[in-house]
Amino acid sequence: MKPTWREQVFSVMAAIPAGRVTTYGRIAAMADGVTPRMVARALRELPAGHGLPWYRVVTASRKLADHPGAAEQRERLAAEGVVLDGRGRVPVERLWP
DNA sequence: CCCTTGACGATAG
DNA sequence: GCTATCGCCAAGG
Repeated sequence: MKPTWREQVFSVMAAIPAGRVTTYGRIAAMADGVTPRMVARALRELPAGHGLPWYRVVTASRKLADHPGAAEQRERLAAEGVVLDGRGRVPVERLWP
């Protein structure tokens, strides 16, 4: 059966390697019929105990999205060796295709 | 059913 | 670089 758009998003997200990040738009492009806004929505309403690497998702400009967990996201990324540069952006080499 | 709301993206100024 | 708009479309009121 056809996975729901949310399941597709989770599937792609779970495949992001540690120490790398990807964008809302790229996740949307990798899934079918999914828009960046839908990815944002899915992230905002993550089920408890999901175990997904939500913090590896950044905006198209490689900045952290404006949301309540941004501070925690920055810490989690740092713990994996992903440090934001002086302009608050993730280095290009860290992008996951 | 209509309207509003977004952890967004692309484009224009 | 920035802000302003518009396109997008599921979810909730």
